[in-house]
Formats: sequence, structure tokens, C-alpha cells
Amino acid sequence: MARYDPAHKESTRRRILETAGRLFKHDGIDGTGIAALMADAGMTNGAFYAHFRSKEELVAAVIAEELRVQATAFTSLPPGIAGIEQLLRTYLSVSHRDHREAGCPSAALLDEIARCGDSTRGAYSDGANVLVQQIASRLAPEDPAAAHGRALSMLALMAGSLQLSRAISDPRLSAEVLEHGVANALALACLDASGAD
Amino acid sequence: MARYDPAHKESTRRRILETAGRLFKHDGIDGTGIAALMADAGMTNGAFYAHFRSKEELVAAVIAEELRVQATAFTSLPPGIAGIEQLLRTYLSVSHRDHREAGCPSAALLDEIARCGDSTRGAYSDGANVLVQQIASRLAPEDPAAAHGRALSMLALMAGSLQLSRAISDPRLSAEVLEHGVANALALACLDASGAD
DNA sequence: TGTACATCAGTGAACGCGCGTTCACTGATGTAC
DNA sequence: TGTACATCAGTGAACGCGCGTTCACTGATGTAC
Repeated sequence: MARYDPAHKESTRRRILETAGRLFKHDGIDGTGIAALMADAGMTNGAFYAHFRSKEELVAAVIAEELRVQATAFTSLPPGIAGIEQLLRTYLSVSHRDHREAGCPSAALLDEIARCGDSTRGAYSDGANVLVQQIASRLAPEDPAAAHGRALSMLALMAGSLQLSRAISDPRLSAEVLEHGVANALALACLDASGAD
Repeated sequence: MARYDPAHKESTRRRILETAGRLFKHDGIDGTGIAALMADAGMTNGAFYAHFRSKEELVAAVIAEELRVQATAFTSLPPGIAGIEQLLRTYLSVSHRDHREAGCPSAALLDEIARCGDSTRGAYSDGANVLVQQIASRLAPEDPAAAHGRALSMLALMAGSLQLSRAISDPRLSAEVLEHGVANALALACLDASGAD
């Protein structure tokens, strides 16, 4: 009766999602066309609409998927504050700065996401909330709620520093943004909960 | 001999720059067309090329101008750390979050600028450097170089927090990003120079 | 003061192109007999 | 085991539209006489 293993369609959908994630982060959401995206995934433009109702629906699905991947990666970090330090060093690294397409969706797309519709912003909102909870649990395992505010600001400082280092053309200033970003995010992580926050 | 006061052309150019700044920040650089921009400035599309060689040249000019305006505004803040605190409260406010088109170009366009060519990134680099020097001079008037790293991270935290608050659709979480951003940026500003930075 | 004229800011139609989306179709697949 | 067939993932041309840019032109301006 039915033709094609259902897993076949699912794997094609995943391939589109992954390709879109890479191209969105590299060229922007506005800067990535459906035809180019599908060609990159090894298909023609028409096939897109067998998997997604519209580009808007794809964007929301990509954002959700990208943040899900980040949340999974977070759990395989070393335990405790050492994991945070390792995260900061790889996140605010020259190689992450120079490879947007394989990196953090927040740093690559945050201000474009802010201009998107409710479905995309909702997906971002949910995904970012998970990351914030994960960070807060590392900062204060016994009372994550107390570290919530610091976790939010760490995420903002991390994404902001990476974006800044990408936008700045002076190599020296760009490198300084990364270096001081690590140090200051770490200082923020180690601020005691009774402090300014 | 010559026709039209030279000031006439200059004022038209300024009108295009200001309109472009507003539209770029509202709809993105990719999302703003020349025809729409010129119509908004009260002209037709063809007139654009009497003022700028290309859209790319306009983008670089807009970024430079927007950052120049911010640098000027910075100088009229109250002296000392009180000025920084006032800046943080207005920068990370609900009204700034909700009016991208009139606000900070970094928060509205940072990841799009990162994808631009050398001329735009160069303009951003120069403009951001001025802001960082201004912030550093406030943090440590007697030795601005010592506060350079904290100033870079403050800029990143400010822009990152504003972007995050715009991308997050949950109103409560969005407001928390702003509140904690103020507190943590202030904590960063008051960190002594012998600290982690 | 009045008129002819040179300048050039701004007009608006046109260019080739890529956008997101639609749709009639093709053809590989797995089932049913 | 071999064949006819229903399914439906993927094809690729076409749609109307807006993009950045070009260019022949219009017409308001200020000067020169």
C-alpha cells in the first residue's frame, strides 16, 4: 500500500533542517533562498513544500532544532563550574568566530530572530529558556533560581561578544573582545548570589 | 553658474541617511529595498544614485553615522559612574526594546553587520572603538587602558541583552533579561581592575 | 527689472535577476495477486 | 517468482513580485546679460 519507508521522508526533512541551519547562520535568514537551500540539500525547489508549509514554518523548526542541539551538547560538558569554563573557552574562540555556519544560532541570528513572527520567537524563547536553566544549574546546583539572572546575562554576554568580534574588522580589537569576554563571563559566573544581581 | 545651494544636496543626503538608519534598524539591511527607502524619504528610486554609488556604500555610511550619533549622545550623560548607570537604565529599558528603529544600531544590526563587506565592518570597527574608549574613560578616568576589557564586555552585554529581550517572546523572561542586564553590567562596571579581567 | 540659458537634483520606466510559492508531472518503490 | 499497480517523494517550469541599478528625461533654480 504505502510506498517508501516513512524513515526516508523523515531523513530528508532532517537534511533540509540541517542544511537550512548552516545556510541561515552563514548568509542570514533573509539571505537564504528556498531554491539555493534545496539545491544545497541535493533536491529541487518544489520538493520543499512536501516537508514544510512555508519558509516561516521552516525558520521556526530550524531555530527549535538548533537550540535543541545546543542543549544536548551542554549536557556532555564536564560537571560543575569547570564545564562552564570549558564552554566559555570554546564558545569565545577564534575558530567559533570564524565559522558562523557551524556555530551558535543565537550569535548568528539573534537580531533577525527578533524581527520574526510569533512562531519563530516562541521557538527561540523556549529553547533559550532551556539553556538558561542548564547554565543556572551549573552556577548554583543547590538553588538554580538564585543564579537565573546571572545565567541570562552570561548568555547575553556570550552571544554579544561573539557577534561583536565578528562585526569588528580590526583583528586586534576582535581578539580582545573574545579574551575579555571569557574573563568577564567567568567573573559573572563566580559572582556570589548576594551581589549586585 | 551653479544651480541649487550645495546645502540642499547635503540635506537630502542626510535625509536619506536618517531614513535608511531607521528602516535598516526596523526591517534589517537585507529587508530594506532602495525603492521603499527612497519613497519613505520622499523621493523616487532613481535619485538614490545621485547620492550614493551603491547600497553597500550607503550601508557603510549609515553605520558610521549611527555610531557617531551615539558617541555624541554619550558625551551629554552625567559625569562619572552615574552617567553609566543612567545609560544602562535607558539602554536596557522596555521602550528601547520596543522601538528598534530609533535605538542602538549594534543591537538592531550586529549580526547583519558581521556578514557585510570590509567597508561596513571597518566603519563599525572604528565607531565601536570610539564608544569603548568613552566607556573605559568613565570606568577608570585615571587609567582608561585598564578598563578597556571591561568596556568591551559591557558593550557586548548591553547589545546582547537588548537583542535577547527582543527575540524572546515570553514577556516575563524578556523583562528579566533587561533587569538583570542592568544589574550585571553595573557589577561589571564596578569590578576592580585587579579582578578577573 | 526681464529674459535666455546652463546646471543638475530628482523622475520614473526599464534591465536582468532571484525571491517564495504552485502545480502538473515523473518515476522509484513496495505491495497485492 | 513475476507482473500490474497504487503511492507519493521529488522534478522543474511557471506565477507575480520586488530587488539593485541604469538612463534618457524633466523642470526648478540661480546666474548672466
